[in-house]
Amino acid sequence: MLTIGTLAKKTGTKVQTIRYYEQIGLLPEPGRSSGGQRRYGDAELDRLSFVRHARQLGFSLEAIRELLDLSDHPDKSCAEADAIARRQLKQVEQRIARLEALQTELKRMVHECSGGHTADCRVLEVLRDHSECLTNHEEIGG
Amino acid sequence: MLTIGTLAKKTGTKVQTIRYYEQIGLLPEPGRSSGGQRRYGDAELDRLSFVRHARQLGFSLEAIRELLDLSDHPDKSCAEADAIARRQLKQVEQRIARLEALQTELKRMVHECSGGHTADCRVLEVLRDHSECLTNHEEIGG
DNA sequence: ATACGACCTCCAGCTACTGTAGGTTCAAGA
DNA sequence: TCTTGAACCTACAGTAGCTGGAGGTCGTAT
Repeated sequence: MLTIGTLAKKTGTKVQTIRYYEQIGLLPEPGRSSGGQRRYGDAELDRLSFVRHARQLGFSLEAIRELLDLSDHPDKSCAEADAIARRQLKQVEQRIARLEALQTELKRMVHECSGGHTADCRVLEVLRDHSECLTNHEEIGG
Repeated sequence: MLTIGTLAKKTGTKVQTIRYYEQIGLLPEPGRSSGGQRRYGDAELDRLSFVRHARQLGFSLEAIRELLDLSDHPDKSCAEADAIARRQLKQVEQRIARLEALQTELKRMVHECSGGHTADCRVLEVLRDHSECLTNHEEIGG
């Protein structure tokens, strides 16, 4: 039986995060000690490891919820899990493309900056005038 | 004099977002009509365009605050603006690197999935067992 | 005069946690 | 057995950067 702190260490998760996952129903309510402290077994360790690993791969908690559900039903078709992973891959590819456009623009800004006063700083100039940009970077975020 | 709705359209910003920027002090409090509605001039249009453009390039609101301040003081050294842009570039490059690692892993997962039952789904299997991964993807997010 | 869209303020909610306050439990050492 | 101190508990607030809704007012065209 593991305490929450031990589980946290084993999975590289913060204690609060584990309680948060329980709260939103991603992890089941564990057993308790006589004094009311959470006690975990191996099943919970595996489940939390799964969650953490999926998070590291960028899956949203909602996606992870679906993946866990699939994982709990070995007879279901694999297609759904596959679709979720493909969706995630697509998102990652889109983000890479977007970030690469930003990278290009930022590099250009930085390289053109000659180091004088802000009055004629290229960085600020480009920010002031979008038409100086080569790429379309409409969507926000990144 | 522009209404907030017109300003929103011209800059591709939502009305609420403009009010939010005002609230956090990124945009100055504008003049008002006799009835209390916000009225904007060209200075505000320029400032909001600057903010939006910087957001599109992924700068945080805090970074934008600094950039605006620099932009407001033409005699200051350009070096600071340059440093902020370089910092941003570095962040973007790190994110790209991280996403590319995720991309590799996700591709592998998806390509190995043969389409049977979840019991032997490669996607789920890899998520269950981190040791199957080629890359280190410790940090969360993406 | 009235209708209707655009505006106003205030507040709640989103993702995925993280941190804090104030109190309790557990396990080891004296 | 008692004490100490770390680890635990609940509950709630805060983070970034918005977004949406409720309930009410303003502006302008007809």
